[in-house]
Amino acid sequence: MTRENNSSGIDRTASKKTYHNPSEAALDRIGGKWKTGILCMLAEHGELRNGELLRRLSPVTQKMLTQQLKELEADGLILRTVFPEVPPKVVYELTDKGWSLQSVLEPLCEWGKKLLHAD
Amino acid sequence: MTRENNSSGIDRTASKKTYHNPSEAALDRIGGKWKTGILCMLAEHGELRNGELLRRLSPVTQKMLTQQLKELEADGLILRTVFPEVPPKVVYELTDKGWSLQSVLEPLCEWGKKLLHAD
DNA sequence: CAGAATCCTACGGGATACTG
DNA sequence: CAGTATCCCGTAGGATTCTG
Repeated sequence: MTRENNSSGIDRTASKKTYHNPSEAALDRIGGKWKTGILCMLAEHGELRNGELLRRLSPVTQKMLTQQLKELEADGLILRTVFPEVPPKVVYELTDKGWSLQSVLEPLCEWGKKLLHAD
Repeated sequence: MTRENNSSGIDRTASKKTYHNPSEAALDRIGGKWKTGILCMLAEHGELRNGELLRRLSPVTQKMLTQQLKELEADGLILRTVFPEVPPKVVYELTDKGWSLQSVLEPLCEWGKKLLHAD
């Protein structure tokens, strides 16, 4: 089993974006189309494999899932663990930093529910 | 003075997007590049005019500001009030629905601050 | 003062096929 | 099983100019 700090190949610390508001920086991390879904699933079910996420987040595509997972990993929000087996096995789980996002995701979801309910 | 329910010309209620997560619906409302900034400014200072927002949110352009304001108004988050004077005067302020977003924006900003502080 | 009208481009996101 | 590798497209976002 191999646990790396960052196997995504993306260096988020090097990107020097200029944020005009703290919330922009936050949205930059969770703004991807499937990111909140991924984070919610991992918060709800703990460790999940690629295939499980693929099913639970249907109709997400493999490409998009992989891409969003990489970014979340690069931002230190999730941990990717590879089991050197055949066939391959990879699990994803929230890091402490990822868990700290619950304080943001919960209000966000609650507010979103009201929206969908209002129609 | 003219107060209209929706003078933006955008009908958000007609757009039938399919959200796979409540938070997606929420992000759809506040995800615009300058929206959180606008909402924060209005929450902090109350009524603000176009020019004031333009300055406080610099380097936002007039086009982007207008566009984001229209969408926020179409979503019922802000109220646009026109004073029929010469020269023209327009003020923007939060609606009740807009104020309800504070429960989302606050955690979002707090989390964002930690990010910017961590570097 | 507060915008409307154009034009343009980068990139987020998707469909499809291939691989260790 | 868990991904790459390509190709492709719509649109969010920006620069610039004009208007009541």
